[in-house]
Amino acid sequence: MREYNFSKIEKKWQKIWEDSNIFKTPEDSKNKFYLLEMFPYPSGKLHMGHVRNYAIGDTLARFHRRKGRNLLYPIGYDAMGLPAENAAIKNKVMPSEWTKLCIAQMKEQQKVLGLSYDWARTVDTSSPDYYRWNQWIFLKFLEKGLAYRKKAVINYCSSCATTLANEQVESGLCWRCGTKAEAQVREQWYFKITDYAEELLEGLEELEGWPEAVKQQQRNWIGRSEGSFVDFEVEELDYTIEVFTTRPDTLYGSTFILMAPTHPDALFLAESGDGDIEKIKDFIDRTVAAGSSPSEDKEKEGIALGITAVNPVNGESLPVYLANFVFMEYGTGAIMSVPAHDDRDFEFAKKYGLEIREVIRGKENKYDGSGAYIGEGKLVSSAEFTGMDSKQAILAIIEKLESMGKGRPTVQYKLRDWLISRQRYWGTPIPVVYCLKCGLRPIPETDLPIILPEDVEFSGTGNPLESSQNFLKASCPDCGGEAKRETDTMDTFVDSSWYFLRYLDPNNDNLPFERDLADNWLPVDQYIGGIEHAVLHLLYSRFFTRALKSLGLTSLKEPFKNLLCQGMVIKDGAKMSKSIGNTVDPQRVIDKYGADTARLFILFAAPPERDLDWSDEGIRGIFRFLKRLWDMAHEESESSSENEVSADFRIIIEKTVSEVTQDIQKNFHFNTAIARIMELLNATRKHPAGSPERREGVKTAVSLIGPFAPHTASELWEVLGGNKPLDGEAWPSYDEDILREAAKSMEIPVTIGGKPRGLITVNENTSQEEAVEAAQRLPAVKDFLDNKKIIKIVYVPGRILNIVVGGPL
RNA sequence: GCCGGGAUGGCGAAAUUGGCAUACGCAGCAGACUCAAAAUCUGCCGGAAUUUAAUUCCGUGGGGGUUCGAAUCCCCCUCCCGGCACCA
Repeated sequence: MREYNFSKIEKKWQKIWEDSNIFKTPEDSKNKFYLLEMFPYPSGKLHMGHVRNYAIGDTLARFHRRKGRNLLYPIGYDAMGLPAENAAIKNKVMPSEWTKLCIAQMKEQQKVLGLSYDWARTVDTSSPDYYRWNQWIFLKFLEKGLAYRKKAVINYCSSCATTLANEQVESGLCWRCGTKAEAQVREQWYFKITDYAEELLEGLEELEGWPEAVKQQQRNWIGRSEGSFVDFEVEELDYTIEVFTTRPDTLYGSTFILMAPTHPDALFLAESGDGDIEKIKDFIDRTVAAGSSPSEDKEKEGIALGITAVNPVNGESLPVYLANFVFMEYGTGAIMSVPAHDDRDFEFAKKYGLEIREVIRGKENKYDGSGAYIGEGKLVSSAEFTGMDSKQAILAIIEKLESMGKGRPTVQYKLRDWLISRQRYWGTPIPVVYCLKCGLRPIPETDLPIILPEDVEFSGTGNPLESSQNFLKASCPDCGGEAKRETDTMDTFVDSSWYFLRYLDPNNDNLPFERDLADNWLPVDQYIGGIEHAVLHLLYSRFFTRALKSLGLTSLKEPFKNLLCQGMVIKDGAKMSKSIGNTVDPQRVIDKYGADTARLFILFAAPPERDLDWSDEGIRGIFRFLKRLWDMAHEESESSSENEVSADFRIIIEKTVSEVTQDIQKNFHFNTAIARIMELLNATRKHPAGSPERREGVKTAVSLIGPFAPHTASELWEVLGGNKPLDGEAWPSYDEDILREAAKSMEIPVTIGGKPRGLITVNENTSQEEAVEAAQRLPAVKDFLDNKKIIKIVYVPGRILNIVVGGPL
């Protein structure tokens, strides 16, 4: 018998697949299936998380191909970003070279895993052929007002030496390196994702194939709230403070007004008041410098501006403060404070001795003043609205404000525009220049791409692009005069926001992609990736898809129809990480057991969405299984399948095929699918070598394991006399009639008072009386029925017979 | 604090619509083969009690409920993981 030399057969089949080109995407997009994995950052080395992602993807790919779908299954590299640039600083190697090397290594390892990609479509975002289209799209966005520049308080990571988008700050820390994000005021480039806030929120409702967790995270991030603007006129000068509130029902309880320290009119207002201007300036500087601090609550602080504003509904004068917890970026940057009904306002009022006035009463009879009551209730001390419910009062008070011209209903979002400027080299240059005469000018489309220069210094400080004289010096596209080129590059999340479109048309020199191809192949039927991108890549891509649609480039609203978020790979109770030192190198596992065993173990050990516990012992069990299959298949290589298998065994085969098929396509339960195949092999093992059952069982197992362990299965399929490569064979079908017939006669449990006491064999026509009779013939049942009164009989045909008994007769 | 997900043998995990809890695998134990080991094969493998066996009782994080019947449905609680974090 031939030895299971996995490394030899894996190489053999990888070569056959490459030479035969059988995984090339069909032209025909009818009955298409677009299968996509989140493309990797080419770090050079695969880790287990990648292997898991690809094992899931490739299994689905091979399954759907054999099910007759026209499959698009591409791969690429998200190749721009900081690691390459940091390597340049450290090792004096150009990021482009370093990246090329890493991609080559990564590709090599992906090939070793036997993944069935259409390699001809590979996309490398660091290539000018790719990033020129980032620039092209940027110019379209600029034209449409979807890209713009503004000065604002931004997040800055000193370790990465660049600004960050809101989504890229996690609990106040840089998402990439964990450094505390600093608040700075800078002029930066933004994409106007907020234009799509409502659409992006509503669109989630249609995404039935997305995990609830991801949708919920996006909902929270978009953060829609309904409320009202209310105008408070300043008494000392002609100025209106517009506030945003979600609780107009508490308006009569408002006792002061708070504004953001970064409010553009803060100083101007202070000058008209009797506050201490120097102290106010100092307060503003201090709060801006403090930025947003992580985790622990900042103490609430404020300073009076020395002016008052009038509550439009009751004419009361309210003092105006700046407060460190009020955001300029949300609402209007000013709020009406109702300390009796808001925790934060309560804390502030207590600290500064401000009035606390109850206007909403909950279930309690009296407000005890010990804290804020933030729930809804009946209004008190609120003029004509007293006695109304909160809900009713919200509408009535907005109506009153509207009729007075002092307020209007509105919807606000937490979502902010996407800051895309990065002060780093290894990203897409933003295609604009600053002309001494004409100011900011976009570069004409025909002059693209703006290529990253090579004459740069990677000193570790400052933006390397500033060091390239060739790059900096430009001429104005309009007047031809002297101009300075923009040195900010784009956030690399721009690259990944539309790469799935470039796969459709990777060599197009005229457009990022042909619209027809996008219309035919999108949406992605199955996307697979990590949940860490729930509000980063996945939100940006949804925005891009909608923005590209408004530019007329596609007709699609949502890019990803179904999303599968795989769990982490865990070892010894913690996520595999270099710092903990619990990593397992996939290459070593492959060397020892082969790619098939590695893939099969990863799919078998847990369902894909759950975290996966790596186990060195577990992988040996999988290896044993493959080896057993190998040995059994070789035993049958010469046997013939002239004779029919027994009816009982036929049922086992049909059932296995049916269950494996369901498990894969319905809920990605690869673990149970593999278990079913193991069971089939265990049942097959009970029959002697050379028997029809043995041959048929092994052949079915080989065919079914194909998507999971493609090299071994392909080899064994050949050994068993398959005349086509396994991946060219149709996925086995199953006979519904045989399954239906088999379901007619079955063993069902007999329970007494719900406790199982035995089994009876019934068929579809067995009546309750017959079933009970059969049950009474069982000694175990008889013992329990002796001297007992039968109170009730529950007979569910094909399921159960439950006899409920009372006390002795 | 708010939102989302989870808790089943020694371990990873199964269980259709509420219908035999623990499939499949790992580890463990016993046996076969072997001079021996590895590999392979066979059997056992939730807990307790009955002093063999068979049987009975208990058992899906905890407590209550609905039901002929609950891992599954309802209410309350505990713990773990993830996300957001003063968003007015």
